[in-house]
Amino acid sequence: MLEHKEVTVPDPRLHVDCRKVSQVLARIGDKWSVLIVMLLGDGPHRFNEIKRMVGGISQRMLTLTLKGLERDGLVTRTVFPTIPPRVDYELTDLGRSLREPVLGLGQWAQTHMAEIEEARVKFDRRVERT
Amino acid sequence: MLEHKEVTVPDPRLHVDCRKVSQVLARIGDKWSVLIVMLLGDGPHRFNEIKRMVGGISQRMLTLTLKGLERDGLVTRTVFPTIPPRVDYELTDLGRSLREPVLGLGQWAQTHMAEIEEARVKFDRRVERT
DNA sequence: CAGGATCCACACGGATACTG
DNA sequence: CAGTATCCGTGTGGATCCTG
Repeated sequence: MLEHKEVTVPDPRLHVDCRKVSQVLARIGDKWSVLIVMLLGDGPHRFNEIKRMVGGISQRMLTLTLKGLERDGLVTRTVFPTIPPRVDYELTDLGRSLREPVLGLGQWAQTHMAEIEEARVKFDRRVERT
Repeated sequence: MLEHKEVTVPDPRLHVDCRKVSQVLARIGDKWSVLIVMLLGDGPHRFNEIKRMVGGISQRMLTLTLKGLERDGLVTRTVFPTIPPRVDYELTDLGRSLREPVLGLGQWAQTHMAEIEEARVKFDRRVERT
């Protein structure tokens, strides 16, 4: 994983925080996890429901992502032994608690994404002139 | 227990937020970006300084990551035309503004990562019995 | 309906060698 | 010192077909 050499040790607390952030990003930083967690915020949903809500996700990735979230204790999976089968996915308390910091990121994105796009265009133009 | 709240069409604003979150994660959700942003929080640093601070990053990835951060307007790159060359990387205001929501994630990680690990172990044991 | 199984493309990222 | 260039393994994720 991330081994940190203790050369020029900055603020130790900051150091710890960095590693924690990296860890959590390694779990939820993939393409779909956070999106699904946010979409499940309003209550339980079925497999194909989520698939439609997300839009653009393959059922393979939805399966894998949901399994990962369940494994990490962020989501519960409830099977109704009916025909046809029905499976509900719902946030756990842990999963719900994640929504807040993620919304913080969302706020930031909402506010600053335009600046990023602008910086990008400028940068690309500058490089292009070379 | 599972009384089904009517299948609510998700709040459009929330939907927007989800997209925004996905967008921002697509930019900073990689392996190194956030780590570097956090480490640059205490002021400008040179290339190899950052390399040492991060620990375990190849110079290739450091170059690419810094270039990406610069492109997105999160970091400035200042070249001193000396011999040997010296290049300083520093957070922009935009980059600094990102630290807060990221720290929120860090707080969450600090608090809940143990639960995740625990859920993981339990899940793996349960699957193993199959 | 809710997946499992397969195949495959490509982006991500590590290792190494070289340069102004 | 601060990169570039190149090679290459791996993981991530899409597409497709199959099943209880």
